[in-house]
Amino acid sequence: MKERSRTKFTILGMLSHSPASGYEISKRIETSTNYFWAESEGQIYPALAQCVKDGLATCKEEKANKGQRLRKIYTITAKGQKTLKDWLRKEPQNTLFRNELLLKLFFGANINDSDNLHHLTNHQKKLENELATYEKIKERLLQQAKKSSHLKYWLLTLDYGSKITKAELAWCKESLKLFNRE
Amino acid sequence: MKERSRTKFTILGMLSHSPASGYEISKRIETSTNYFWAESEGQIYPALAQCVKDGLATCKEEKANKGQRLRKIYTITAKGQKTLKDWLRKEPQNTLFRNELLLKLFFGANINDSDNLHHLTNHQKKLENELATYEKIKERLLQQAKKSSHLKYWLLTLDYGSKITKAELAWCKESLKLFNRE
DNA sequence: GCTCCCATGTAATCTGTTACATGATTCC
DNA sequence: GGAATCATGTAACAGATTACATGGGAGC
Repeated sequence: MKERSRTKFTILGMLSHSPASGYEISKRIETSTNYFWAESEGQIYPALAQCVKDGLATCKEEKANKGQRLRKIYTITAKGQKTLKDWLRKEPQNTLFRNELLLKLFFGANINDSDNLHHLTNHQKKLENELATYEKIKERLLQQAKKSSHLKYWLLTLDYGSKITKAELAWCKESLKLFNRE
Repeated sequence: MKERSRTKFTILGMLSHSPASGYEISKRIETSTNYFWAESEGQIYPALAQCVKDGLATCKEEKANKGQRLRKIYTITAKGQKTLKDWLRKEPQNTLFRNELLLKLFFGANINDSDNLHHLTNHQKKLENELATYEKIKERLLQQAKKSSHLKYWLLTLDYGSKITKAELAWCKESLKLFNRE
């Protein structure tokens, strides 16, 4: 029943890279796992507090630089490391995949194909932008994290993103042909 | 704020194919849109009642065959058709995609690669089963729904499933190589 | 002074799952 | 008689988003 939320583990994972504030964790998620795992700030802050309560992380108020305001910097504890590892070893659960575009196309016979076509063209544009983003992130990673022990794993998930996006693009183009032919 | 749920539209969509009972809608979803759009019975029955209240569908108690128990058969109304069409024409929203496997791999440096490898091998098996299921559904569709005006749209979404699954499989195999090499 | 970004948090609300309750019919 | 499936629903709870509240510092 309880404890189905994986916010805690996402946080611990981010802290396993290096200590960070809630705000920074939120930004890291936005610029890394966001395309396959998103978390909102409304979840992160309470979960962080819970991690400290459970002894999975410690909190220290610090100033990043002189003259800057206080930030709460969280560090993962040994217990947190163990909790994270145990979870990582467990079989991943299938998770929600909900695609509204597909749902609309599934019922597409109810509207004009020009409308369906329109959805597809828009989607194609989005996909092209996504693909470009993945390329940029890859470049950034190869420069900034060249020696990180995490690089290999980051590239793996990034590669998933670009491979799947390319396949989606191929599907998109083929589907567009289908509608234009008629 | 409100009305972010798309259960209502999923139901209307299913009713646009043909009248059905709540139970049947649930089964249809399981055997068609489930891989990109799932709904649970706990949502379907209340949403159906709401549809009747809003005049989007009518309800009639019927016996499917002589001697069978009563079922509530729902039929979409003109207002329901319009509601559905309006929604179908609106720009699809990006929806939740959450992949726990990727999340675990992203933090994979924390555990042994044999564990990561294990996750990938399991995933590969699942994908192969999925692909086989898509093929079966496709065959079934081509036989049973040969003349349906919806066939084209069903095949479209099905094709998405198999194309994406194939791309995932390719990614899986490449990733496995990455881990085995070391 | 104003705006933007950094930073932390809470509350309201919505959405969705799970478990439970109930009972009929069909097939073995 | 018992199990499986058909069939309809409710209640409790878990999960997540959104909006709001608050305030400091940086740059214009």
